[in-house]
Amino acid sequence: MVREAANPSSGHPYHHGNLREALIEAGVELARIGGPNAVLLRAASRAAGASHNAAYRHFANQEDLLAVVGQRCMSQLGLLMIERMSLVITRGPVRRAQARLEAIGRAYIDFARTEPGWFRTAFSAARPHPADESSAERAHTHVADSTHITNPYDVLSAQLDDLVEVGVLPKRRRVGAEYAAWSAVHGISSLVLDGPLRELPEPEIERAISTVLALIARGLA
Amino acid sequence: MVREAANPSSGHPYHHGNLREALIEAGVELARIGGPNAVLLRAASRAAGASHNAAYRHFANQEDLLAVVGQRCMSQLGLLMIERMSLVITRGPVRRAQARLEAIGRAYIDFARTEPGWFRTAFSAARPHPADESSAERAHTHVADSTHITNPYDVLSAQLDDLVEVGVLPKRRRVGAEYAAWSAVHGISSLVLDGPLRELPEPEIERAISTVLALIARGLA
DNA sequence: TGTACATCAGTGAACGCGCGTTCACTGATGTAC
DNA sequence: TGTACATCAGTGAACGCGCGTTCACTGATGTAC
Repeated sequence: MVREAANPSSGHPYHHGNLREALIEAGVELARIGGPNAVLLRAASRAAGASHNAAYRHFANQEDLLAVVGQRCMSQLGLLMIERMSLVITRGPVRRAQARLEAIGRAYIDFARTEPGWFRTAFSAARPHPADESSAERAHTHVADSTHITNPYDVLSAQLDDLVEVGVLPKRRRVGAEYAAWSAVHGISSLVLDGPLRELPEPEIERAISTVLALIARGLA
Repeated sequence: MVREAANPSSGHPYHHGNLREALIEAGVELARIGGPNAVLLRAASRAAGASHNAAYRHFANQEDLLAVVGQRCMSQLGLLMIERMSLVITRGPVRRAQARLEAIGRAYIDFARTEPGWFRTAFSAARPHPADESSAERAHTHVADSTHITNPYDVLSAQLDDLVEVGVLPKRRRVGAEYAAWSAVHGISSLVLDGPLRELPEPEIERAISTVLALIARGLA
């Protein structure tokens, strides 16, 4: 899919090669710094080195770009959750499953705090899943599939299944457990970021986080 | 403080009388419909029937107005919590205290769902408490104190104290209990509004809400 | 009680900005023959 | 292997919009005398 420049002598070729992906990546960077309000067609085009209306070849409008960028941000969150979870090597299946759930929760909160722009953008898109077509498109080329979307929900869900399997979470409580766990973790993240907890000194914030994670653990067991 | 028009014959007098309050109220209405991004100086001035830069007599800039409007939105939330709580007349101090906590939680979630613009605005202000001075100012006039700010945190806090008093919530768990309860309720609200739960059918959303409230009750007891 | 004057809440015009979006156009690509 | 042509990804200029903010100004108010 990546086309080579036909005229490599000039600064850049007339055809970008993969402008859609470049626009998305520029949008992700804009989101990182300025949140959803910063994901603008003109700004993204500028950053991608294209004229501002070339973007209309790839996105219907600004909202469309934002939706895809938001999806990528969500995926970033999912990736961090997976990474942190897989770092947990606690011995014993029960304790490991518990530790992994906590690691997932902490990853979520850390993501919100270290990447507030991404976090806000992930939860800002008016419409959620316009299904990034280029993902399927790329699947049968040999390009690394950088557009695969990792869904945080799936990561949490799998871990809760694990908790049932090792006998920590009673089967009858499995239904809806995602909502409860996710809500608590999402809530503390938002409140620390944009709510009244923002002003608290760091140790107190840390204590609030621990309290919430303990509530989840106790509530599920 | 409310000045009478010196020239009541013309449509409106040169001096508005209470433009600051009118601008805030216009801002609150804009927030209700369009969220924080809709709270604009020009739009608020227009709605208040004043020229767009009269606003600069009362607010340093747009962010300043938004901060005050956000505070009012937060207060609306607090008021609904109080109202719903006081409607609970369950018999028996223990069961009543529990029912009231749940009523507060449901009020919070209902507020987010029925007034999403206000909810988002309440949690959007970059700076939180620029202390609406007019509140103190009005205290010694005989005007109804419409500018008093009801803090949701205080409402929740008082109810948790009540739970300790009746013996439901162990004293050692009282510290930080606000964070846990608030996070869970705020989280489910946000997720239903802007997150992946938005797409769920109503009965499933209702079940998710119940699950979260049950988690809180179980986690605190 | 009357008057000069400081104060300040308003006005209207203007500037500059950056955006989304549309238009007519052009350069490069790939394919049918 | 060469060539005409359809396709389509890009370009640059332009339009219209609404915003925040500043400027010089004016009308009303209240107070010192």
